[in-house]
Amino acid sequence: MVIFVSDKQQDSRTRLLDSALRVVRAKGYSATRIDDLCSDAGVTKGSFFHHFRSKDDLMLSAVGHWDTMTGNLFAQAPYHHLDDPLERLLAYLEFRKDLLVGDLPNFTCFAGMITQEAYETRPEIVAACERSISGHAATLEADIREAMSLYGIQAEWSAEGLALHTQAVLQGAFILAKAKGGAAIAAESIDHLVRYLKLLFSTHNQT
Amino acid sequence: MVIFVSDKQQDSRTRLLDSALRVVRAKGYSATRIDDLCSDAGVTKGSFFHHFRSKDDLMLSAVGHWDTMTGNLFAQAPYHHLDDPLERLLAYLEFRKDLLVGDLPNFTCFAGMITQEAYETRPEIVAACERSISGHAATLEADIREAMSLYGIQAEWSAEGLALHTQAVLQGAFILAKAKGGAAIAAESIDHLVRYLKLLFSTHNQT
DNA sequence: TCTTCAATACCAATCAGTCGGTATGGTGTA
DNA sequence: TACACCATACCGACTGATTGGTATTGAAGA
Repeated sequence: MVIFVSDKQQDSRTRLLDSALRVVRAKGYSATRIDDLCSDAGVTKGSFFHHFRSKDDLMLSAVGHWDTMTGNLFAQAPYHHLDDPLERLLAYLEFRKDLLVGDLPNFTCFAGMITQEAYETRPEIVAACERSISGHAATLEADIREAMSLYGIQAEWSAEGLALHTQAVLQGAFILAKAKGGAAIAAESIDHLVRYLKLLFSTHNQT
Repeated sequence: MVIFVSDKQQDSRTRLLDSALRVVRAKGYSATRIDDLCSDAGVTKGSFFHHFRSKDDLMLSAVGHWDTMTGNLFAQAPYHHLDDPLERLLAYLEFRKDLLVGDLPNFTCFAGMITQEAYETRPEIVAACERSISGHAATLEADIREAMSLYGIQAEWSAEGLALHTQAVLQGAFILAKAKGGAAIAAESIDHLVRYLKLLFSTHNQT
């Protein structure tokens, strides 16, 4: 929230999109009411339907909003400066761990949550979530590929697959965190992922 | 579904619980209507409210139902016969891969889905899901502990933490599968997890 | 005056839950 | 055997609240 939400007093449209990220991550897609979004955004229903045709229309835009917000966040993150591509990847995961602060809905993934709920009923929205998740994974893929050639890894797994695996671990970590009611278990899962990557790229273990 | 659903012509109560597992995994918790469950179970609303006080009451029972169904499934699974505890663990994951068949809602985790959606609003139900997930993880913990001592692993990670990590990977794999619209990516994530465990327990890599 | 944005009252559909009543089968008793 | 009595299971029309969406009006800037 504190991270992903734009400045106060944005225009109504942006405030509604910000509210969608907040409220949906707390209550889920179906349970989120249009009135919830309006009151969270401090906006009336008339304004809502001026800017969006329907709830689903807003949600589709909200996925795009999520994508640009997170895109900016990771683009500005510190881990890109490192020289070694493996170090960049590991620093990315440290950065993900640093984001595990505040209440749980603060750091869980909007796209992942919606994918779960909307899978059967809103294919368009799920497709947008897929593009967001895969697009983010793609930003790791380059580093992974570079690390593979730098460390001379000839593997039966692909850079793309490993990048997606990191996202799977993160998504799963969020669920476990919700189940356990705390971020600690999520951090532990990320630690396991870091350990895996280190083992994978240690020169003794080329598979 | 084909796996987790009891025989036809059970009593109405059991049919409603089976329907809950099916319908919720397809449509999500909030989007599941009582009428959906009734028509899926071939039962009337009157019958529903004869057996359950409310929707939430049924859902709480459904988590217990899920727990016993999956408990039986894994108790009867073939991987327990192996002598080596690490082999048992790896065979468990192969078994999980074998379960990735049919439509996506067939093999996703009821408890994990509900945890996502109900986290803020139904603490009791989430607590039941947590017990189910952690209880399942606990069945792996013994094997992990045994493998640690057999392979002489002195680690900074715990058997419990690693067991929970396997569940996190599975949960995340399900989300990615829904995003990508197929089970393949989930299998790939499980492969990465298997590779991690092998590296972790290979005697060259004691951390 | 025309367009953009927003406020409020309102509508129709949906949905969780209620309620009065029925069907069936078991048990005790004469 | 026959009858009264009761409990469990079930039925489905109905209700009141919720909710997505609409219609109407107003206000401010260009």
